[in-house]
Amino acid sequence: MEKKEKKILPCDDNCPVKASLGLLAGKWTMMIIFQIGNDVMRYGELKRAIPSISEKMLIQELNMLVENKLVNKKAYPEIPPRVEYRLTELGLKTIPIIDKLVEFGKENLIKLS
Amino acid sequence: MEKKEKKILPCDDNCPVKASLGLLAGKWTMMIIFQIGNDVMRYGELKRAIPSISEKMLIQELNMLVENKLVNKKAYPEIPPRVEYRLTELGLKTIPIIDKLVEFGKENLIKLS
DNA sequence: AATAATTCTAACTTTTTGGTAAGTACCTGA
DNA sequence: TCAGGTACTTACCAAAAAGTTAGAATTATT
Repeated sequence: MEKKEKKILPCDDNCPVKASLGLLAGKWTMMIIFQIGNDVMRYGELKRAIPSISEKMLIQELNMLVENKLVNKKAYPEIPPRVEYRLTELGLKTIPIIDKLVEFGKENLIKLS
Repeated sequence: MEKKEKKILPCDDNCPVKASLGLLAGKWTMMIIFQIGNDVMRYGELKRAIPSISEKMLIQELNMLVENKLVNKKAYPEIPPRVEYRLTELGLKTIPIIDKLVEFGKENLIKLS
C-alpha cells in the first residue's frame, strides 16, 4: 500500500501556458488578433472595430505584435498613408486559441437578450 | 462594380473575446486553471506547482475564481486545515482554451535545448 | 489659406496589478 | 513549552499597464 503520488508538472520557465501568455496576455492583444483574423486590416479599420481602445494602445500593441512576429505590417508610400496589418504564419497559429475563447464566451457568458 | 464592403463585427460589450478575457485575463488565472485541470488540488499543492506565485496572488485568484463560479472550494474542518479546489462545470469548459494555449506554446515557443 | 484624412509619436497622469513581509489560528509531536 | 505544518489575511509599497491630451507629417480639397 503505497502513498498516492501526484504527478504535477510545475509551472516554471518551461511552462507552455506561461510562454504563450507572455505573447498574448495584454488587455487588447487577443482582441486585435481576433479582429485581424484571416483578413487584412488597416490601422483605421482596427480602430473602428475596437471602439474602446485608445490610439496609443492600438499602435503600441501592433508594434509589439510585429516585433513578436505575430503580425506583418505593410506600409504603402501614399498620401494619406495606408498601412495594412495581417497575421503571419505564426500569428495564424494562435487563431485556434481565439476560436476557443470565442466559443466559451458565446456559449456561457454572452446574454442573448 | 460596387465598392468592396468589409464585414466587421466591432468589439463592443457583446464581444465574446472581451467577455471571456474578463474572467480569464489575470496574470495567473489560466495557469491556475491549467494546474487544477481535471484533478483536485490543495492550496499547498498549487503553491508548489506554481513556484513563482506569491501567496497573496494565489488566494486572491482562487477567491476570484470561486466567485466567478469557475472553481469550487471545499474546506475540511480539520487541523491542520485542508482545502481542496477543483474546476466547476463551467470551469471545465475553459480547458479547451488552455489546451490550445499549451499546444501553441509547446510547438512554437518552448526551446527544446 | 484653412481643413480634412490617415497613421502615428511623445509627455504626462492615473489606475491597476503585483510583491513583500509580517501576522493569525489551531493542533500535533518533540 | 516551543517549533512545525496548513491555509490564509492585512497593510504597505513598487512596478507595470493603460488612459489623456496634444501634436506632427503630407497632400488633396474647398
